[in-house]
Amino acid sequence: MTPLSLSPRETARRRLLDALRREGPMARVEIGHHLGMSPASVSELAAGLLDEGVLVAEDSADQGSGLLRGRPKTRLYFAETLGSVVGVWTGFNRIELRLLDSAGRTRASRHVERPLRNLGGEELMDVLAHTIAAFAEESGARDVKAVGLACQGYVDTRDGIVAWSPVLGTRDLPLASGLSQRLGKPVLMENDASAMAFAIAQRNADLRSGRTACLMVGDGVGLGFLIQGELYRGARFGGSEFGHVRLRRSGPQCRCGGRGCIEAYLADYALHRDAQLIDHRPAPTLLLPGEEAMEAIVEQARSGDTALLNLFHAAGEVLGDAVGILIQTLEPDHIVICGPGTRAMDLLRPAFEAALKSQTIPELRALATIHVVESSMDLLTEGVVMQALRELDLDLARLRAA
Amino acid sequence: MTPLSLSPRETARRRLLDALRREGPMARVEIGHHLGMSPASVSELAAGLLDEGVLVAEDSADQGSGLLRGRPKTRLYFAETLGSVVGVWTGFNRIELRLLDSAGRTRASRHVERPLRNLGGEELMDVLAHTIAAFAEESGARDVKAVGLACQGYVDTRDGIVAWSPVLGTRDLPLASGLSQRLGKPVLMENDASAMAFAIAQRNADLRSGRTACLMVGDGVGLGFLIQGELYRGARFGGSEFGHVRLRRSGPQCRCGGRGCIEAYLADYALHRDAQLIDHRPAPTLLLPGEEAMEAIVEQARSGDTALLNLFHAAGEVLGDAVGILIQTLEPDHIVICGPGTRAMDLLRPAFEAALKSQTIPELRALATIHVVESSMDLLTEGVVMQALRELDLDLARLRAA
DNA sequence: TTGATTTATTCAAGCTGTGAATAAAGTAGG
DNA sequence: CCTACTTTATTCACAGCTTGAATAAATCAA
Repeated sequence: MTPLSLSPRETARRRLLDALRREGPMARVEIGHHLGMSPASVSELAAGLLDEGVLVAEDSADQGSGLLRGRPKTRLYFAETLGSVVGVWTGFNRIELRLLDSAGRTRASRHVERPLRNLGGEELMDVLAHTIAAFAEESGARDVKAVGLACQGYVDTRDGIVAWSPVLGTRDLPLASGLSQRLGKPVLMENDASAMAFAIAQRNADLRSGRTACLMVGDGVGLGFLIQGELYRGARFGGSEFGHVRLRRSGPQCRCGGRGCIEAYLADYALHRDAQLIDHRPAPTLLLPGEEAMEAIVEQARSGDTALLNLFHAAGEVLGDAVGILIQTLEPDHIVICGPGTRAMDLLRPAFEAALKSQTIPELRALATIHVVESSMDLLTEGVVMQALRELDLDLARLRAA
Repeated sequence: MTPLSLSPRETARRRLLDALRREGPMARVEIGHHLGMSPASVSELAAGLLDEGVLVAEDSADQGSGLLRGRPKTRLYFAETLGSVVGVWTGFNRIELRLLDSAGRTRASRHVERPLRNLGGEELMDVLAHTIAAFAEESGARDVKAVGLACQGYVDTRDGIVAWSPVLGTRDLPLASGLSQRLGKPVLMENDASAMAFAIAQRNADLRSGRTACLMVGDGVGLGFLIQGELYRGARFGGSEFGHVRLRRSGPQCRCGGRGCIEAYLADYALHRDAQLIDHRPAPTLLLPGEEAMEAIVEQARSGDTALLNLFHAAGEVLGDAVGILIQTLEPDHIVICGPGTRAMDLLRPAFEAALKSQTIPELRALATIHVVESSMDLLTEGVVMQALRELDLDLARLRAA
């Protein structure tokens, strides 16, 4: 779906629409300032977009706050008629749904508790298609133009195939085409950490310059890597399942079948499992703990439970090693630690910082500023929709051109 | 030195000169075919370069091998008058020197055995300047336009500062400016693994497409990463000292002061040290073993020495883990293992492949083709000169433009 | 109503790259 | 030796994109 390289026009167009989605309605001059474009260029681009019906000019009414001299600005924004996109995140036993309009504004969202792990490929696609259709229906959205779908695992973003995912029982599942058939709409896929990284960078201009490595800790551990605000694409898959890098030769069991993966220390399921073991309760199945259960563990640790503190210490150390590897390999300008796992950052931090320090020389460590962003999974659905919207923008332009 | 982004013209110019350096003299049509450029563009570009005196047209004499119909080609190539560049690699107790003309052809090369580790910054720069000047002198090169210098460690390519290097006793040494003052010529620096990666990619077109991670194993372990044939640049330093990623919590001692780094298993000094320990000889100082010593160890292992085989087994395992991390993080299209360390690839391979397999899922592993390139350190000096030449090309163009 | 002020558009010009026509420089063959 | 043919190189007009400057537009202030 994504073309190899964009024409200058397409790039400029994309920059303009991206800016509008991030900043809200803007007048042409403002866009020019924002993007460092000449007024002539903005005018030209805007004329095209207005012509195509992508943008509309705002009524020059009540914007009067400030100087009222000179010709008033006419702000541009997305046409309401462009339709909307549903963003979906599939977790272990939970589906997160969100409806956004073409401007990127949330119109509705909800989540569904539903175990997905034991479904076959066809069943899963049926369930997803049904859930998505029902959500669109109940949200009164009759103008859904596409679906953006994010999940853990190795996601081939071009073909919409999930090569492997801890969430799925099946390998090499053509999820996008299957859903697309069922829903009659294009379905665009993304690795979940990549989607999260993109969404976070949309909200922080700093993170859109240079290189940003975004480590998402939650149900698993994923990595989204951005260069100049654009997602780095590897040979085939989008984001990396960085959580399955094996850091300890003989560490705890991981969902992937291996041992000592980063995930096996840091992910919710791992912390929960190990906490249960301490309490001599029977080892739980691989069902993911809910947020309350995780909060309870964190609280217990904060109140001084030594055995639990040791767990977080080990996890923090692994996090430090992981960030150390990222710094040594990618030398990013920014490192973001995000996802539900940041809830315990206070507990992780001492060991995290000690491990990071022992891995990297100060000159190297000084390069990357480390941001801890408390982000829940619903930001993620925003990210995947944003990416989908950009693809639709392109398609629209090409359709007109042809 | 390197500008943030190149103008279209500069890009085209660079592509043309790169192609000529790689492929040798070519006629305009051939260049056009090679680069997918229209004859009109090539003509225009070439006219400029001929005008500036960068290129000259070959005498249309003795090229007659093949069809002789039609207007004969006039091949273009670099003017002899453009001068030459010295490429230098500084190792632990060895300096590798090479003189190349502006076409990238080697005119002279030699190496000097000289311990460098215990010199202070000023002393080191004196020694290097003297060695380089003497080499240029003895090679009869009176037209040296610049020096390219590669070494291990964290090299700030923009400012020519070595933040840390196992080779140097000093931190944050402004090596480029120091040498530049002494020699009266511009000095361009590069991390040694990056230089090697670039040189190898110049010789293999495959490696110039997509993403190529190049792991150099020798005195240490370094990583050069290429995207579409261009060196990936992190926030500050060029290549990464990937060898100092700590893979084992309590592994053998590393030169960096840490334990369990990749280097501490794979680098020549590590293998040599551990081999000595087996033989109950006193642990050697950090002097690097020569090629003969390393060959001897490898031969002894090949003949069935179990203790030595175990060393190579452990090293191979670490190599597999390292490549696994690279695949999981960068998802490259190509992985190159190069440097003197490949001499023992047969011994490393079984453990290497087993470790790699246990780290990565087959879908992921299938993406990256693994190339083992037997390359000695003198290829490296070629790489650093190539990069320096490209910078000079740009400077030349800008000089004329101004 | 006029002038000041800010926003938007238009226009000519520059830079880059291309296809098509044209020129150039030879060989092949009579 | 001349003509036809073939391949290489250049020229030229044009298209795509961006820009600075001039111009037009839309409002408020006086």
